[in-house]
Amino acid sequence: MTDRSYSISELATEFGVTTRTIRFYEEKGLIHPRRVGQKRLYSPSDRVRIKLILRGKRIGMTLQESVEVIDLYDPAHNNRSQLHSLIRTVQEKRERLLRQKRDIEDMLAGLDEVQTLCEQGLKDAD
Amino acid sequence: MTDRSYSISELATEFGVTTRTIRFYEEKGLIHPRRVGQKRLYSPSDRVRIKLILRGKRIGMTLQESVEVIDLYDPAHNNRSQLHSLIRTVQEKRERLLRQKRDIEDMLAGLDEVQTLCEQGLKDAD
DNA sequence: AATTTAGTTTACGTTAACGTAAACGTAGGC
DNA sequence: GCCTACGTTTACGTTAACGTAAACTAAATT
Repeated sequence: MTDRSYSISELATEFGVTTRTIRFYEEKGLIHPRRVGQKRLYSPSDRVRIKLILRGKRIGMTLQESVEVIDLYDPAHNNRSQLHSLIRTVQEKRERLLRQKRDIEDMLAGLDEVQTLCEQGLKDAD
Repeated sequence: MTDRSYSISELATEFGVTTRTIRFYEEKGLIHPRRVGQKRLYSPSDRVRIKLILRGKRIGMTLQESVEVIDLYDPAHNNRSQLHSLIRTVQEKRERLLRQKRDIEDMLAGLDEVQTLCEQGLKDAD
């Protein structure tokens, strides 16, 4: 079963998006499924790509930013001349992610506080 | 100096946004600075509110979601009848944040991998 | 007095990321 | 032979979050 393929609606329901969304991603050049006749057929790697795009979205990346990160894995960049610029790019992405992580942790701490106050409030009312 | 106030451009440059952005937030009812004559004057708490809105934005929240979180701190909600629903809300926010945190950590791990490969590539070329 | 500097309102424009609808093709089941 | 499910293209619509420009005011500076 290594290398099955997926229909558009199969992926749509799996990821909780509409088929329109997936076609839109193709329209924007983010994915390139093959065709069988008229129909789109998605490979496992197409599927992962969509999954990663949606992961990016969840933390507020634009679609372009998402593929930018995904394509860092692309071996095409691995020519010596651009290795340094690639490293710099990685560093920039990392910094943004670290800041987001701090933001999230700060918010979580805030929520903890609120919850504690809530529970205290409930106890007081007993 | 406890309780100074801020002009719009002061806050704009501090937070790296335009004055338009700050006025827009007011237009949307997210902040309510006082007026001195025609001019807006921002209190320290107005300032914090903007800061928190922008923090929310950085992790992909909409403006509405940001204020929703911010207003969880508002003591107005602290009437016993709604404490349980408040706790549930807090729990939902927390779950989303935790997922985002996982997403970020996964991406960071990916970047680490890329970087290692890069450095390996540079070493090989020596 | 004239200009510069910061502020204001009003209003139309823009981009991303899809939603929604129309109009059509095709393969399988009754 | 027709319906149903799933797919397709084309195209206009929508929402959020501002950008941008015009036209004006008010204080401060030269």
